Amino acid sequence: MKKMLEAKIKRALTLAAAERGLDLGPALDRFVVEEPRDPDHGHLATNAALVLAKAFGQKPTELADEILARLDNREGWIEKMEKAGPGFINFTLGLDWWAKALGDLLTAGDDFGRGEPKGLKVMVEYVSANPTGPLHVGHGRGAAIGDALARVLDRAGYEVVREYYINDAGRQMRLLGNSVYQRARELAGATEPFPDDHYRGQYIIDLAREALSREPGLLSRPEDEVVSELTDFAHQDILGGIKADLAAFRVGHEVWFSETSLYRDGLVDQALTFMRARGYIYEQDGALWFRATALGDEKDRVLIKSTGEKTYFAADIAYHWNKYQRGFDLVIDIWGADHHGYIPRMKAAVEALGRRRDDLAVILVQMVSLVRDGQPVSMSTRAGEFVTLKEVLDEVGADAARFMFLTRSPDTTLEFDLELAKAKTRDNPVYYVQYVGARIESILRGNPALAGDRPDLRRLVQPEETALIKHLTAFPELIQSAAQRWEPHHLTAYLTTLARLFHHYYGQHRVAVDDDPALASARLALVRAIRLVVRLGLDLLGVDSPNSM
RNA sequence: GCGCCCGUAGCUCAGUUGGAUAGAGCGCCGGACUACGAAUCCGUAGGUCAGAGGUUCGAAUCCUCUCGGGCGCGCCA
Repeated sequence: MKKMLEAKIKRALTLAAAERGLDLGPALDRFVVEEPRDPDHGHLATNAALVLAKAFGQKPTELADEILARLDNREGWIEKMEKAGPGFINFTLGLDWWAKALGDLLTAGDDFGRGEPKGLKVMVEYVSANPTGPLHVGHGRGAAIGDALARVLDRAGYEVVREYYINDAGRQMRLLGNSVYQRARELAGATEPFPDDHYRGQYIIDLAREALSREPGLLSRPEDEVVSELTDFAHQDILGGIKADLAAFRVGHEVWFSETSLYRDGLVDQALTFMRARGYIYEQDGALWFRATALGDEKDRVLIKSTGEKTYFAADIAYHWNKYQRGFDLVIDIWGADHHGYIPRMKAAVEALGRRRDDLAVILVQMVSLVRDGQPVSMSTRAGEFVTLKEVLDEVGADAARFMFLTRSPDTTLEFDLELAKAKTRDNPVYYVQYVGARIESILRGNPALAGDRPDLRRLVQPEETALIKHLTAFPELIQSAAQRWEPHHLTAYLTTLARLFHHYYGQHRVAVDDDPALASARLALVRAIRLVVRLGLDLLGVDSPNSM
């Protein structure tokens, strides 16, 4: 909606500039169209006069008249234009405009808000938790953000692949197997202390118990052999649990990428060879180093230890090398905030691989703290214990959890209130938004005869109706903006506002007015549009939009 | 010590590609169902945008410094 206005204003600006022999150039992109605070003064405003003033070195107020004179209004879409404030022009849009906007929305239907294909391939890699333990709430937040971002990007017109990187190689896997082995020995009566650096969670003991029950004589076989088997057993069991948790959370990955496969397929060596050819590799102290300082990192990084073992970082470089080889124009990684120190070296690596550093975007997700009725919930009662994602899902459900995780910017720590997430009141934004859908469905069920008409949308003259249409028609812009900024959380704010506008409208006006079928018909069309956008919006968040609650 | 994130109403937070008088919800108080779902709505009150400088026509937004909170700084993964 703003685009059309912008185009018209840019024409007027260009005209004014041309008569002065000026090229506005980039200045043309400076002006913004926005919503005035006070709706009485118009529906949209622009600072076009300010832009002109800057270009011409004149006072904004003197130029507002000039712009107004150059705007053509032959189609009658503007009801009123007036100068306001320091160089602003307010536009009040007429009924024709709103009726057409709403009509277009209803015509588009399920395709409303779908962006033109951009011809760009984007990978979103998220969760990627080590298969050494169950997912916890922090992973849940990353999962919700990554999944919603992927949905938004897809809707905005990007080609999206969602991927999970399984860290199934190296020391931690051996530690996992050893942890289970040690617990099995304890269960069999051994008394030596459990090593500090091993995984201590209850799930390790459960795994040990299960392994012993399957094969009581397990510990009589050679240790190496048993640890290796237990590693595999634990890994598969835990990974299966992670997949089950994500499925319950309605989070899906098209690709599960194994770190081990990088070694098996020789990708680590390939990537290192490539970097060596570009001069970013050297040897020192018996180790192989990446000259990361040449590309902005604070220190050089080891790729192959003096023991001959490759580092996690080396594998990660190979993984990203592989991502780009698969043709992705942009790779978005979603990490926990405690990994922020890893960004400079990863960006450096991307450059060393011959890509621009902006071809990798990293979204850091800050911590989640759980509270219940405002009181903190202990996250680590004992070493190795934490609140798992599954526990949260079992208590509050996937809808509430997803929505709550997406109410805040990833940049800020999130306080997740379990009681609030379960509350069936206005306090809980999930129910508040879902209730809109249920209420409208109820109205539609009660008035099937009027719902199918082709109504005269110009009958929607109430300010509450205009406000709703305005908000509804901003949906496509919101999707584009959320996709470009990689910030899906704006959807929750948008939907909450939409819900507030609807509930307010509902309190002020009867939709199915008894004595005016034409008006009732128009209003039913409006609430159908609201229903549609609520469903589309919640779908982008991965949240259900039930017809009754 | 160095780096990243955060600091906005009593509480939880929107708002950062610089734009008009900084917005919601909760909480407090008072109202509204013999009309479409009261899981809702309506009405008041609440602010030196942590602080101080700077950039400019204009700053919550950009820059510098200070204070406070969180998280990092391995030949770990």
